[in-house]
Amino acid sequence: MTTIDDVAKLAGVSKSSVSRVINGNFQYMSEEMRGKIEQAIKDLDYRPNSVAQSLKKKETKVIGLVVGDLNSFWSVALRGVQEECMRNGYGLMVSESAWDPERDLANIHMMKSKRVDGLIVSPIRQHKQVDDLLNSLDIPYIFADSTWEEIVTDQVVTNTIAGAVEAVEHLIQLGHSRIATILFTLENSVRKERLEGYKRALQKHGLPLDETIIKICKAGKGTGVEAVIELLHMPDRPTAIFSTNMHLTLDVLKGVRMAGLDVPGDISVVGYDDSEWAPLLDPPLTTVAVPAFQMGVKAASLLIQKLQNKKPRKPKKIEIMPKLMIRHSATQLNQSRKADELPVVKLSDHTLTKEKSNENHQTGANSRKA
Amino acid sequence: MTTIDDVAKLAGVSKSSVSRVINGNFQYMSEEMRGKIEQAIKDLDYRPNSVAQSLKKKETKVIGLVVGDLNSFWSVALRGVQEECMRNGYGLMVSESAWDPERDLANIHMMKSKRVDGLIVSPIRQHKQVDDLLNSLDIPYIFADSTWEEIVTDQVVTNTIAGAVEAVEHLIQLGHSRIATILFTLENSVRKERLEGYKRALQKHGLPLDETIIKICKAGKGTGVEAVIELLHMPDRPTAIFSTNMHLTLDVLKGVRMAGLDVPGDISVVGYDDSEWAPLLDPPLTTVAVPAFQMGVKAASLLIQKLQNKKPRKPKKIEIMPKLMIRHSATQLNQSRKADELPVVKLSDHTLTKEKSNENHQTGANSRKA
DNA sequence: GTGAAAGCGCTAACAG
DNA sequence: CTGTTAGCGCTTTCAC
Repeated sequence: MTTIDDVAKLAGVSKSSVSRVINGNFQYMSEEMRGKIEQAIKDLDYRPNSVAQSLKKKETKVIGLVVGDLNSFWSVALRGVQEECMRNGYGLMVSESAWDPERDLANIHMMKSKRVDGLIVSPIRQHKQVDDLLNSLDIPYIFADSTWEEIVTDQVVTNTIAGAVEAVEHLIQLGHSRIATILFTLENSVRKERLEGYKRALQKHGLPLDETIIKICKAGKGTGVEAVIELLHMPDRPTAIFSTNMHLTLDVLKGVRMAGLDVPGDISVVGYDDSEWAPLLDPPLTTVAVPAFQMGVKAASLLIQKLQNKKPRKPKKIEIMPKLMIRHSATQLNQSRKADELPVVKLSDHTLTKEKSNENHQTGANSRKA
Repeated sequence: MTTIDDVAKLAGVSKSSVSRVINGNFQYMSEEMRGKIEQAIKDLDYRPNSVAQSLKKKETKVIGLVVGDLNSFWSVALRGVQEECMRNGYGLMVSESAWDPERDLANIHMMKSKRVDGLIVSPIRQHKQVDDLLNSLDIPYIFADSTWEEIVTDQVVTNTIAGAVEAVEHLIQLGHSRIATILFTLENSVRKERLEGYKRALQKHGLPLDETIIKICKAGKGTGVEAVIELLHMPDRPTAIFSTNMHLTLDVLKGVRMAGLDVPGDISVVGYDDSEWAPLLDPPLTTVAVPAFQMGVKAASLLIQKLQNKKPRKPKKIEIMPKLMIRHSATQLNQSRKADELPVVKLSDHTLTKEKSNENHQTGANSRKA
């Protein structure tokens, strides 16, 4: 592998001079020498060994990403991180902790030992040891899409409440006033915030809050279907549903169909979370998209900015706004229909099919070249 | 940042000895010295600077992944790669080329300059310069999930044909003999192979090949819906459909519904590609899963094995077998129903809804903590 | 303007 | 068994 000495030899100069042109320090260099060196570099197709550079300069030009769960959200965010890193001449090291704080620790140590210049972390949940380690680190780091208490460093998060408000307001603007919502049990802040957004939107528009049309189900197959069917059997049936995640949304669509009703004809649906498939559903889903890619870009650029400003500023918190993707599952409330009798809910006999599939085989989405 | 000298000083020994314990070379070391050193290391919480180690040892313990398109398939595969790297003490650098061969080149150069020990590459299409660069590289590399001609290095691929055969055979075993298939235009080998598998399965079971029930549609919204409806209007309507990708499968489901028929009651459907949502569809989709995670693991372990065997073996090609996920969209052909008149296809008036949504906003799937 | 020399933190002969 | 020494490939004073 060709080294700086080879270049120096070929060009007939010292390696200091070669180093100067590599690093763009030719303010006081003769045109001639610069030309010779550049030629030699080209001839040898020389590329500096960045390990040696790093050792000397004490910076690696590599950013580390330590994420608790490399799920579909982070997979997309990762692309944003990577793109921004590349744009700025940084490499990206990736590690996943698979929900295990021990592995968070191990990964952070690994990143430190590899001397990454900065760290983007997104642990799955707060953990004292991880916290301590991070604080004892002499490497700049930021949090991304995480929800810890008392974070003392920069972070980028998405404004979940705003996304929920936007979803519900969209329904309100379409003329709906009796809007149900459906959630998984409120075990984490994201879920709570989606409910909070729902409430705020209603309040903002002077709509009453009716606890009977807030359905909270256990996470699991088909629980959403049951909830929807209950909703559809209510005497004063809601005309719209705000479904707070993709899993539930698919249940909602299924439940409505089982009841012999139509989305959006009989009931409008707005979901939360977007995916490649959302536009292909029947009907194409109106849903809140969390801009994962953009979040990744922001996280990387925030960190890089931090790496370049030596003087510490006060921790910054960047909020990414979700975006409502308006497709076809929510429409203007049909006034005439409202006056009429509501369509009758008819339940077929195969009502609540039980699922019993064996999904313990790790594969994953696959949209490749096909 | 604490160095090996600090440890040596604290333990009152030379740094060579410290280096020995770091590297586990204490065959000829007194227990006492070893103890002292290990204590000092613990006291200082010393971790070797792997940049310095790399410079000296000429190996970085980092693997580079250069992928053309970090889509949902690779996102999952990435997790497999990362996991296997971690298990073996390797770090992982990731870069994406976003369909641009120029960026493949740049990324490979970057990886080389960072001195990764080995490379997993998956360029989007064959490209002479990339090929040359790879061959001129003095870094071991393997191909993963790529389909180049004349590859002279190890590779891991999925057996697409076998997956398609399995899907169609499943239908045959359920008693179906008139099985249609639906594909996007045969622009790449993956698509061709899925068709090939379909043909082979029919042939193997002595079933006739009827070109009229092989529907090839342009990629795009709703093209699959039209194709299915044509299929359903045929006098000798097929009793099952092998749909060759997720996009088409959603169209198929929609088309059948629009025709007033039921999956799987009136027609069985087997798809290709699995996703988080496939089990949640209505009905839960029987489909071929490409084990992306497993592929990532295999790729990494193949490469690592290669890194550790210095003596070159002849290039190896590992095939990953797709797995049929049996859920509820394909069932036993109902003999009695077959004897009856086929259910009538009724088309509602909102037949082929035109899509006109604005999907140019990059977001992505999001299944996070909600 | 340019080169010589020191050294980043570590490993690996080679002595002792 | 343990320490001394010579680099790995590069950057960066500091002389010339």
